[in-house]
Amino acid sequence: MEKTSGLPFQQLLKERGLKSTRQRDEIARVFMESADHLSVDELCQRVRQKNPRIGYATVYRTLKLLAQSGWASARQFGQRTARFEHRTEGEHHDHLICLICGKIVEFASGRIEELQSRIAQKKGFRIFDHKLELYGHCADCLAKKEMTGKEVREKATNE
Amino acid sequence: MEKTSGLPFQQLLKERGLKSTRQRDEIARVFMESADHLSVDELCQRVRQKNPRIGYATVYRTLKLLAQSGWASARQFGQRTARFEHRTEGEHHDHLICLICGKIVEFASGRIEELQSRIAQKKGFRIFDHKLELYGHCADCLAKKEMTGKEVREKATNE
DNA sequence: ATGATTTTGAAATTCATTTTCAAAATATCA
DNA sequence: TGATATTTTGAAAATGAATTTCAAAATCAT
Repeated sequence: MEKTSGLPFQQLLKERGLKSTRQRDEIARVFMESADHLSVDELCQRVRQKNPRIGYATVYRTLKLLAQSGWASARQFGQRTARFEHRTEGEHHDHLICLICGKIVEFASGRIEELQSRIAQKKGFRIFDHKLELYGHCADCLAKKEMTGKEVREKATNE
Repeated sequence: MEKTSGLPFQQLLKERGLKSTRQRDEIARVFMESADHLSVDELCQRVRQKNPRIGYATVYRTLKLLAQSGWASARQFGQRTARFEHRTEGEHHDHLICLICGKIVEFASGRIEELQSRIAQKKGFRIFDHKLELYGHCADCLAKKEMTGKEVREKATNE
């Protein structure tokens, strides 16, 4: 599963006068090949499978670079630790987050975005970005609740 | 400007077996009488105008209580520090945030919420809460940019 | 290769928030 | 009311995510 939007990471570095390094390339590659919504921890672990000596700081730094250059964007999802997702130019998606199992499902709605820009216009704002997050219980967890007949402990994600 | 939704704070404390104290009551009162979207710092400063010996920890603790009992809710707005807003039962509003001056404007859209629940249903989720944040530049800042003719430094809020 | 410049990793730092703990305040009950 | 058990407070310490520091290592242009 490969995403090819915009120019390659190495080229981007050159344009900014930054150096292409083993760790930068590796981190960027692993990030782009991973599923969406990784935490820094998760990304760091994956990267260390190839090169165990890569430090947290470098992962943070590279993620910041990726974010600045439009390849990644950081999200909070109600937790303290950030998660990073892939960004494809022009395209925007929002999220459904399950408060029980932590599952994150993406969706996109042109109609909602339309209403958003109408509201922004009415209030005199020019919008550059938005976040829409719906928090609740996913189908699987609802089914499990049904089976046990009792409430499952919420926010299992947060411990 | 007084908001009276739900039961009074003191009664709520009693129900939970918590004690009613000078500082708790004072913090809750000042919070409810303040404008929306205060940071903990701001609330603490206000509270200390009356009682300078109140500690940060107590403000945090009371704010958490208020949040748990439905009087307040915490928001992030893309910054590291949380802001707290009043919550009125059943009613939900969302936010426009100016990336230049930090202004926060509230809005509500039944039509967006309708579309949200339709999406949630399609994905099998049961939604309990949502966040919709529109980030951009407000009318005032757009006007200023126009006047100077050049881009104002962005994210002045974040330093 | 040389040398200027950038990047790295480990450890230290920051900063918001939470926790700890002894002293103070509050509620309960005799 | 007073004694006592319990909770709360505030200051300082702890936590935890993210950032910065800095000397050593890597990169790149020549």
